[in-house]
Amino acid sequence: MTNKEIEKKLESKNVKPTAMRTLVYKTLVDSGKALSLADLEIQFEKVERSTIFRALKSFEDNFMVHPVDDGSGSVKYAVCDDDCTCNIHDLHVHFYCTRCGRTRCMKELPIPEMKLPAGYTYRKAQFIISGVCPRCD
Amino acid sequence: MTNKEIEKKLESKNVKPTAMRTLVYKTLVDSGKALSLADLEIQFEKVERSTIFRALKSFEDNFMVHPVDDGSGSVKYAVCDDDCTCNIHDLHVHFYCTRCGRTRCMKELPIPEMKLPAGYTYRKAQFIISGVCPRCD
DNA sequence: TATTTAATGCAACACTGTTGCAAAGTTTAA
DNA sequence: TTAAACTTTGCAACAGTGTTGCATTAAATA
Repeated sequence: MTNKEIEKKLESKNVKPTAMRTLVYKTLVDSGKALSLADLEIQFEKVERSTIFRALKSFEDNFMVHPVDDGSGSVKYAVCDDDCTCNIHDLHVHFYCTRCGRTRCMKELPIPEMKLPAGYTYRKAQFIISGVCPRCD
Repeated sequence: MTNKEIEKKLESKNVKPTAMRTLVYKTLVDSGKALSLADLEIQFEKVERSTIFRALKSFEDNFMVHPVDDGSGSVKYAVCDDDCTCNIHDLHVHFYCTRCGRTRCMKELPIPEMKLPAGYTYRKAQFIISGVCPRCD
């Protein structure tokens, strides 16, 4: 994805495309997997944790990324599809590889809707499957 | 559950029933919900974090409790059923109430088995549904 | 260009999870 | 029953994560 495309994407989501935001978002897209704040920090050594943190938050607030808590100890962020509104119907299973620590969106596996007992309201869901991924097996 | 029963339970799982362990396990059982290390610390002000931590670990290692990462920032522990081996077939959905922060085992909702793409190995899974529980609605 | 607004970097902080080590307690074996 | 061996507990410290207030810099607007 080119920088121009990234910038357009950010603008279309009402996020001003600053240099840092463009860079962070591009990194997420190009990596093809979910990245944590720490992962990103390592890639941009000169950039402040808080700056990356706030970039991620602005993406999250504007439905550009979704947080994935895969149990690794730090939340990872995965880019949303274009039409994602991060609600129940957009949710998919995430796979966490316990060998390499990579987290992948399993877009082909939507989270099944569950019939909750009376009185419970469904707002969001996380479905993480852990195991070993093909490249580690 | 009486102390005697707790002690027997611990022994049957090869965990020596010290005073602390009995207390911690009893608290988990009596609460009827999943508790975090911090939750337990509050209840036993005089007891060291690390002691409770290690008690929980020994329960976990011996399949007496299962950890639930509900996204609240701290892992909670829920007591297992007698016959639980904490493998895929014992897993159930957990419900996290975003109002009161309570986490409940939904034993009536087993985690559906998902057909993973070729090459992926299924080891364990977490399925957390967040929303509002009946007492908060 | 001057002024207002937004983004960044810095520093600090609370909290969670975790460990090494010493003290206290318990078990075992002589 | 006493000493030796082992286990559990408390204490202190630490790293990592997430988060915020504030000053500085950069960008947008009038």
